[in-house]
Amino acid sequence: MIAPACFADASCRRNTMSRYNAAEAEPKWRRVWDEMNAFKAERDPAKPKYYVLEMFPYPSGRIHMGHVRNYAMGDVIARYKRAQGFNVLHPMGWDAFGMPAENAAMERGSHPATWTYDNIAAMREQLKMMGLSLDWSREFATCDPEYYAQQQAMFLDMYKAGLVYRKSSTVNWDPVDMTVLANEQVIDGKGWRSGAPVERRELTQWFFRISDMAGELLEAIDGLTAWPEKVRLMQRNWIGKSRGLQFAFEVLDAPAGHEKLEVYTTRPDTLLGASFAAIAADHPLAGALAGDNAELSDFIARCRRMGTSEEELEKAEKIGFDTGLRVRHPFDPDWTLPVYVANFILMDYGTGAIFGCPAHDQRDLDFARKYGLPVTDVYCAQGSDERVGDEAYVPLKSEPVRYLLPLAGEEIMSGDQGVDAAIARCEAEGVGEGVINYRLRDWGVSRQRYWGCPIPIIHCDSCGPVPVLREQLPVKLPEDVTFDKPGNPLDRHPTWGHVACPDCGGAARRETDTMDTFADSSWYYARFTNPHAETPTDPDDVAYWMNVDQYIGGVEHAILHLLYSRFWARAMHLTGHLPKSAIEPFDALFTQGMVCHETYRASDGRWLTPAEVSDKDGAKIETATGAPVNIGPSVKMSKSKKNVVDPEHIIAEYGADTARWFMLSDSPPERDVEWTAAGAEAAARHLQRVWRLADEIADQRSATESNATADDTLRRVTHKVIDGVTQDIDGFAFNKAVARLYELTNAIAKSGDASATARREAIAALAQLMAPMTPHLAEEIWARLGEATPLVASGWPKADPALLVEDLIRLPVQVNGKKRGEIEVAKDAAKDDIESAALADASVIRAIGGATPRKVIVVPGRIVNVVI
RNA sequence: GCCCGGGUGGUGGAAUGGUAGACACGGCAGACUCAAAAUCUGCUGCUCUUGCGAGCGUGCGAGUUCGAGUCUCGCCCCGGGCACCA
Repeated sequence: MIAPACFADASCRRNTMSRYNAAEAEPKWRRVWDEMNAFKAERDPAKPKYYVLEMFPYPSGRIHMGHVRNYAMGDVIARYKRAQGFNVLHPMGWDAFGMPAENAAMERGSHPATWTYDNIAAMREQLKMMGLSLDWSREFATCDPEYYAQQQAMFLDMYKAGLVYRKSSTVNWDPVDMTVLANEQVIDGKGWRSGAPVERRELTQWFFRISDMAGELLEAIDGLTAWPEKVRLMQRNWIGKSRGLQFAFEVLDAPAGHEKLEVYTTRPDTLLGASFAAIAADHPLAGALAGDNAELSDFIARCRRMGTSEEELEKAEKIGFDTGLRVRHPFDPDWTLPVYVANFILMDYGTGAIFGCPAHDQRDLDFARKYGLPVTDVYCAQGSDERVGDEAYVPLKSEPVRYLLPLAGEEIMSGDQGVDAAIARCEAEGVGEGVINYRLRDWGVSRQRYWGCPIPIIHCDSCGPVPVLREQLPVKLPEDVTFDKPGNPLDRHPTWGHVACPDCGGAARRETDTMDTFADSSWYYARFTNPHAETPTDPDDVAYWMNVDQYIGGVEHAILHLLYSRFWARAMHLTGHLPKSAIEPFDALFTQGMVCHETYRASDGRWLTPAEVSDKDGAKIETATGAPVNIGPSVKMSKSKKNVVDPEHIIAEYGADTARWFMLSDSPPERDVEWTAAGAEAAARHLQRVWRLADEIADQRSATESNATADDTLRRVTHKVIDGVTQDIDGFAFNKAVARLYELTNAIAKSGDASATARREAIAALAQLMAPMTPHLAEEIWARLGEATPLVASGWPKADPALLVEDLIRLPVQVNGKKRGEIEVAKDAAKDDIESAALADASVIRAIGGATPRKVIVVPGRIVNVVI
């Protein structure tokens, strides 16, 4: 038989080009890793450990591109550290309690547990398709009784340690559905289902004493040097330390028990500019006055018809109600101020009462103008006599100003100095005292919902709240519940709540509040170190594995989740569940950006998914109708705008490696990334190109015409890329690492005249360097090169320092800061030699145009600047 | 409203105060092909110029510096968080 001519003809080899089949190779390598138990983490004191953790997902039902990005990044770190010889812990679990399961139960009658565990099963399969180097043997869900049993045990330990207490606080109340609403369920002040205006209602709820740790949590931020600066700053601002004065106004003709009105101010230096006092609608004094004042109780009711979120309170129009009551100014017995109830005073902050100085606070000024109150300037800018008009004068506290009405201190001083002087005088005269205050409030953990961790307390009419006995934990959620009625199913369950008091044995009722899901996610990182221990943690395991060396997640968790975790770790230490060394559980933090996509709308305004849209003649059309499509801006992928791409489809079409590679390319990890179909295709094409090169080189026996220069060039690139990628991964610059890997690929493609040895070294290094990002393809290449041991068990390449240094370097030459030429000099050339070489360059001479250089700046290895 | 980020070619982005645009996408041209796809090679910030080259250019406006995308001040626009979404 005559072979087709094509086989003999080199140019025809392209027609028989080898293709990498991801659909075949990816499951194969995942089986190999599974059989090797490659990612199972075991304690081994002989090896350095590395704990890498990505924020665990909420089991919504399907993974989305944000998950792909988050877990691709974590997997790069995990595989990279493993290659470097670390004993890596890289676990996965589920943040499985929360409202969506109850919503699903209401909408389609599924039980929250069924819905949740079904979702987990589906998402686990999807995550497995990504080829992540996870230790699945440690998997758990926070809704597993085994997990929340330990959370209840810790709650009781913390209760005993005085870290938990009950107090009254406000919730959003839907008066029609008779249920508590989350902030996101309040839309324009109305309940999302009923449409009824929400009310603020007082409930007795459970709280963690996080505010007692405010100072400690603030100071410890200084030690979190491997956290993003912006997160540290956001946490500092959230804790909000302030120094101020707390003092009491004397109330004239006060209702009984309210002879003194305690106020807190951070600007006691403006006390002589006070024009009114204001109290929160929830202030006890307001309640006392409302008793015999229908108008005032109406006003208070109006204030309570606002949502509970700070945003809503701040944005609302500032209104007040003159109580008719007056308070005496502490520094002038003849001077009295009116007392208002105002909607912008928070009962939770300070004492729930303030004095207003309109000249130096815009909110107070607006309020004063509205109610015709006096505006008295306390200070003005140095060298200016301008008085406050419609804009309050609010300079930085560090800026020196001229005091017109100083309470104490110099005429010219900064606000900070003025505050210090004012506090000193007030303390000396017994008017009040300087106090440190924090914005941070105690953490309210009570939720009036079913799908959460039950709070293990029993309420007894004679004994009060009593902890559930240890041996009776966990307090399990009852399974026979219905969601056909609004409100908490635990409240109306016929039997679950009725128990005997552990103390007196009398009839008592279970607590029906469950815990905020932030509690569940505040300690899961510690549980991963031994997920089936019969205590919350095992001392040996936490000692070995904690802390998390690298934590990765969305910046949307920058404040609450991370702050609560820092608190809970401290609380676990105080109750004996974590060593002192683990009170800051996350040594390093990385916050990744979101995944965005263009938005598409049909002419009638319908949102269209990218899958419903196709290209025609350079424009986008709706595939089903052929009608043109309006392209909107690229925004975070969301169901409401339908701009979502299903990772499962991408993986089915191109393979997991392509999805991972694309996610890591181009965009810096901390910034948003835009998913484009073109980008995904390009990523797939590149991976094929790498495979073809590997396939070709694997068969290359010797160089066709090897030459030393070609080898040297290729080897220099190879080692420079090894060095660069290593640094880039260490610095979380995956996009830069990818760019370097493209450079190495390009260099290999152009290295046809290099020896087989040099090309093999290069392609092997490329496989090793790509392994953290595209693990399946890297294994396939590694095997194609004839390596017997899987790549997952081989190490990380090392750059040869000798190949990283260049003897000759090119230096740009500027004339008056503009680049005019370039010279080539020895790496260690003397400054004088560089200067004369620069001045001898033809284009530099032309640019100087005969003028005499006034100065020549030589920055060795960087630049030359000739100043004329 | 308050706190925190971000803004660089047609696009995603790169750049210890030192050559702005690495790398990629897209586009253009060429090779291979009957043709197309795939692949390979080259070019590609904008304006002027046949060319050599010149001017302009990192959201806007000032400033510091021999030199600013980078530092300082003042604006504009976009995004995240605001305590019961997770």
